[in-house]
Amino acid sequence: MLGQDDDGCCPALLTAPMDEGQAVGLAKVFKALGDPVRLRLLSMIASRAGGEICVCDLTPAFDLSQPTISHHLKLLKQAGLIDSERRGTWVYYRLLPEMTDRLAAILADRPNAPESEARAHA
Amino acid sequence: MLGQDDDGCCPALLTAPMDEGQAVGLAKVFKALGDPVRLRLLSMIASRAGGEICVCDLTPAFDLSQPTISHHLKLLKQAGLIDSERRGTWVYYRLLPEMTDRLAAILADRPNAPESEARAHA
DNA sequence: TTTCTGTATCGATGTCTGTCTATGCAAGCT
DNA sequence: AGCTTGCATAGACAGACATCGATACAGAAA
Repeated sequence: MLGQDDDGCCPALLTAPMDEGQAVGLAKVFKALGDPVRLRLLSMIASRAGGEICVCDLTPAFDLSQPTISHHLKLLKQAGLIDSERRGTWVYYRLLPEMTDRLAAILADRPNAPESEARAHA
Repeated sequence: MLGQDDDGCCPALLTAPMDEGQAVGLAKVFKALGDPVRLRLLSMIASRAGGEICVCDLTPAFDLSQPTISHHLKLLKQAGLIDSERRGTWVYYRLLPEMTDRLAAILADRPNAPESEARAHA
């Protein structure tokens, strides 16, 4: 979905000029992250112990209507950042770490970057 | 600008619920990345040998007007992703790797992530 | 100074997006 | 069956955004 380069992994963002198609795919994911509400939703989902959280726990955390929250969750899901599963009455959302890992790799892979030690925490 | 946590480095996105202020700041940066044209501009700037590129080399690479390219460059600059310098007639843009490194660290730092080996390339 | 070229800003316009209310659907309960 | 609750979808609307042409500004050259 993001557009693959030769090694079948990730489109190069910072090390080589990106073509239109790759840019469109990658922009979709970043656009999904470009809203404070969706960022907080993703944060609540990812940080939840157990790896998943019920929509019923997400909705009351915001000063927004339930359909609005549902809409944002849909966009995050379409971006490949989260997935959902219905269990009985409730729907649970969980992080898809493959996507965030991929974005991290794309952003860390730049010319002259320290080899495998580009993480700012270190 | 992104909102700092206790260690003075990065807001936690995936390991702890993010507060409103942090989310607003971080969303601004991701929103800047959420457009195919800006992504390609950033890619051309970052991948350029020498670390910088003239606007005069960027503009003709797109099927867009010069003011539109200028506008996108402004947004990338306001997001802290690039910086510019005028030298004579021409203006040169360069990547600010601190910001992309920061985003990479934020996205790589998730619960149960393999220690310092979260890069998808490996 | 005048002119020319490269870049940024301004104002207008069409499209996209975040939000709402109203409604539909799914699942459990009585 | 009917009711109730949790979540998603549909349609509407205001504000934001990408794009354009026109114009202003900066620097070099004549």
